[in-house]
Amino acid sequence: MQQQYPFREIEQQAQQHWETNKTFAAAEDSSKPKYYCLSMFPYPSGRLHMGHVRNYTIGDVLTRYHRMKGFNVLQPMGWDAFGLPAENAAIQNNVPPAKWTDDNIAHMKEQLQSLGFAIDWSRELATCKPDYYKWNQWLFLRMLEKGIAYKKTQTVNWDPVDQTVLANEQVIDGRGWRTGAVVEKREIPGYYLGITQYKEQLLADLNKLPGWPERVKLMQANWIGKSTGVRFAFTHDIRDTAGNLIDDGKLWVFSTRADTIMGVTFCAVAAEHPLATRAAQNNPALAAFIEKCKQGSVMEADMATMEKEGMDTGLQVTHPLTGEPVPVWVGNYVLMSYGEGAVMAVPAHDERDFGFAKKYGLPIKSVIAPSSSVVPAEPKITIAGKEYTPWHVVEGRQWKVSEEEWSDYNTSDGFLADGSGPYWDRLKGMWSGFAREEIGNIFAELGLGGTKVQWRLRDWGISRQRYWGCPIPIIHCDTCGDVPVPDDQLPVKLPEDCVPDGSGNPLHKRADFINCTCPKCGKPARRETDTMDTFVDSSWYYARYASKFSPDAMVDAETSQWMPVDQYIGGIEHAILHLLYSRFLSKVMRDMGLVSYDEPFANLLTQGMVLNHIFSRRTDKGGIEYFAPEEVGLIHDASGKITGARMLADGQPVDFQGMGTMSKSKRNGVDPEYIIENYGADTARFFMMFASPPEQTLEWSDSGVEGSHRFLKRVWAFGQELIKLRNNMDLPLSWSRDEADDETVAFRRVVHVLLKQANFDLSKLQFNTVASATMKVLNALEAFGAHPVMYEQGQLNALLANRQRTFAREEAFRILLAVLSPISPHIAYALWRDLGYGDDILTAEWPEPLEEAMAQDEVTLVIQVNGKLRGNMTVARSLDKEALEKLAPTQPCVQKYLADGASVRKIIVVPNKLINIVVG
RNA sequence: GCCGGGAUGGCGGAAUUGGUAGACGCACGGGACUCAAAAUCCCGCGGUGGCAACAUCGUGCCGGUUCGAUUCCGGCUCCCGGCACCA
Repeated sequence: MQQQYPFREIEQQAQQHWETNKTFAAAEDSSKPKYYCLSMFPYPSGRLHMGHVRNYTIGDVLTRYHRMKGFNVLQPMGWDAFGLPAENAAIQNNVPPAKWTDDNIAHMKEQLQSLGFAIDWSRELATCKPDYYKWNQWLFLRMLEKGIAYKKTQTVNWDPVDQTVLANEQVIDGRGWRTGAVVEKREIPGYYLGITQYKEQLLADLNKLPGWPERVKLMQANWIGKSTGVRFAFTHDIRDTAGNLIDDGKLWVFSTRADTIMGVTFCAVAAEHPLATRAAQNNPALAAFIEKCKQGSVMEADMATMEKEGMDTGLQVTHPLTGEPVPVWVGNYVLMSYGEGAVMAVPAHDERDFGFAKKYGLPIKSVIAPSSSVVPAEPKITIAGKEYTPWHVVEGRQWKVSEEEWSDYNTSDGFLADGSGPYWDRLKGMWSGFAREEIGNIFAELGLGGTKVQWRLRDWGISRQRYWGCPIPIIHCDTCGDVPVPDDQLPVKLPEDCVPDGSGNPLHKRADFINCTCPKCGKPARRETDTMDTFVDSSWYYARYASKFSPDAMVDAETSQWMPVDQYIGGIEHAILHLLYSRFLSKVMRDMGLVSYDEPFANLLTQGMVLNHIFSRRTDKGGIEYFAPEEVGLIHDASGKITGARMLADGQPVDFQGMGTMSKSKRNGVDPEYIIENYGADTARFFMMFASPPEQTLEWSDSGVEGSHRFLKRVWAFGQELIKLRNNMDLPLSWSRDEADDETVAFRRVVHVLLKQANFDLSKLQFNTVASATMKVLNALEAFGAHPVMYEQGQLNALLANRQRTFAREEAFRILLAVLSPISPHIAYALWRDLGYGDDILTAEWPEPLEEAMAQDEVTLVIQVNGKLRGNMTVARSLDKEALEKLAPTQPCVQKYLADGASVRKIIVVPNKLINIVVG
């Protein structure tokens, strides 16, 4: 009868043992090196999803692995508990966000515990609790004192029907999600954090993060966006109605492509620009257009992809280098809040300007010649004291270029080929890069601007017109203005019994919250009702875990013992915002003397998304109806290829839409609880690690889960078999090569080589091949164990060989359990205990491969002829390169190719790998 | 639109970073066991040609570097993540 795999009992027992022994409580043991392993804390949405399971399994594998490697490990868990979904749930179910959030936390904590994660729950925190968010408020006040936090206007999405601010997520195709009204941009006051004050450090310190993925560092660097360009002014004589020059007669612009300045054919200004306002005063059509520009969301993606529109103001400015008049247009793609609120437009050398010019029939003037078309010439020229080889433009239309090479439009650097004005002599024929520098010099000389470093990064607006967040600790007094809440009145507690109804912030209706007295003058005053962006909460929680949750300090001395985080794990979707804000607040806290590290996360792993099949059908009304994968049966052809799908209930076909991220709306989510119930946590964890490398997307597969389960069943059965054998045989105490037969030596080599590879893969965080290594060990064990050497009475050698076989099998199984234990800890715990290897596998030492077991005196080399595989040969490992070069051409598989009088031209030897013979 | 990433059999993926393409698993096909089914076990499994040995093509597409390219370089296509108020 087949041995059952009682995963429910196994998992319960193991979890019981860990709880009773407080196995996961982080110790203050300073004799071991520390390892702080942190996974991004979850938003308590109600139920765990597979993304969580993946994230926390990765963290747990690293936690358990490092414990066994002898580290003092901290793995905490908490809740990113403020945010919009709680308010949406409140609107839907009429439950206060606080209650909804608390219930969700309770349930999700149970789910996490059922997965057997080695979490130190004594450090659990939730950002919606006053003892946590008090320190958000405290830090905000300190930043206010230092001028890092300040107030200014911000642009928000405004729903004109609901009279409320909308999150970007609540804007769908430019309309409010509940009202369907066209969204408008509106300016309202709000608090900002001056992240731009730290831009240089945030950029430079990326170099201090060798343990971060390159792609994340690149994205952050591009987000901060340091670029050099020229800021300069077009001059004009445009006056307001009172007769004063607007902006002192200067239209300022910034460009990273100042080398194209000779090709400017118009300027575009934002709808709110003073010149646009002036022009609209006696131009109703323009006024209407400016009004229209205010429609739409503030999202950058929307701004960048929307139809570019513009209108001529009728005004003209003067080109500062050529003296020619340049028309001024209003463009809906120019933003008042970015740069100068105005841009120079060069249709010939900028894609966006080109499209705009084509649309409105504006002139296109090519001034940059492609690099391939121009020949270099003497003499050298000097720019800013440095000598350069210039590239002179010759022949033809002033430059040597064929008609094919020349086009109306090219955006690459080249040579200045056309221009005019008093400065043209200094620029003519110059390479774009030098020209940008020289044009900066010219503007500096003219007093009209000059070279300027520009950053893309903007300050961080943290005011949210929402209820379920951390209150901003400010009091508005009619006499004293905006007054910070004194420290001894912190925390400003959020009332927890509000139920939002979708129409604005419910705090506005809470007189008990709003009404207060001014800390300065004592007169009646009003409390600020805006709350903080939830990114503030999540930008420092890692430091709070690492402290002892002192009621008197944001972080305490223990923080420095654990920080920085050794390994941070979370979704790639956080690559920019969350990680950048965390880095920023770390530096702010450092400068306040609260912490001593420059960077909070030493190593970062960004895990990929979890995907599943999407099935749908068009409804009669033209909509799309989604079906859960369990409601659908797949249709295969003879080769196993999926050719279609039909719904199990009615047998009718459904559309198979391929793979997509698990989501409620697509109905393709898989409930971790269901998997744990039916297959066990170990199976869920094993599949998660096995199916895909951590950084890549993971495709869910029911049969893949069953395959993982099947493997664990085999492990369990093998363990039971081993236990049974134990009862009839004394264990050999040590390995003796003299006693072992060749098969055993070969088997042992396979196991140790697999272990070596698994250890290497663990160091690379490539857990899928570690999981597969455990499978390979079991395969080898099963193949090896099936045919033991026959023991015949009186044959001592056979008896000894059998003892070595048993030793090798036990050794291999111990290695298997140890390597499996971080991934599927419960089954490893149970078998380790039952086989008498120790009390808890977590306290065992991590296995290392033995060189002596892997040693081999022969090696099989691949033979290639002209780079193509033609055969192989097994030779003594000691053979040197010269011997191999002599031996290889004599092999039959090579001789074949030398038959037609061809000769050996070259031999390439890759030690212990291959020999390539070049024949010609 | 901009920034970043990805693409390898029917499918998920592997290939120790320029050296045997397809490890391991899934699916599928064949067989054993069974009255039968499930479970389990064994065998096969990139395409084409061939009884076979073997030959040949093959890592999204086009081109390049190299004795040798999934890996490096140039140019594309499609998919995914982010774009500052989802978290």
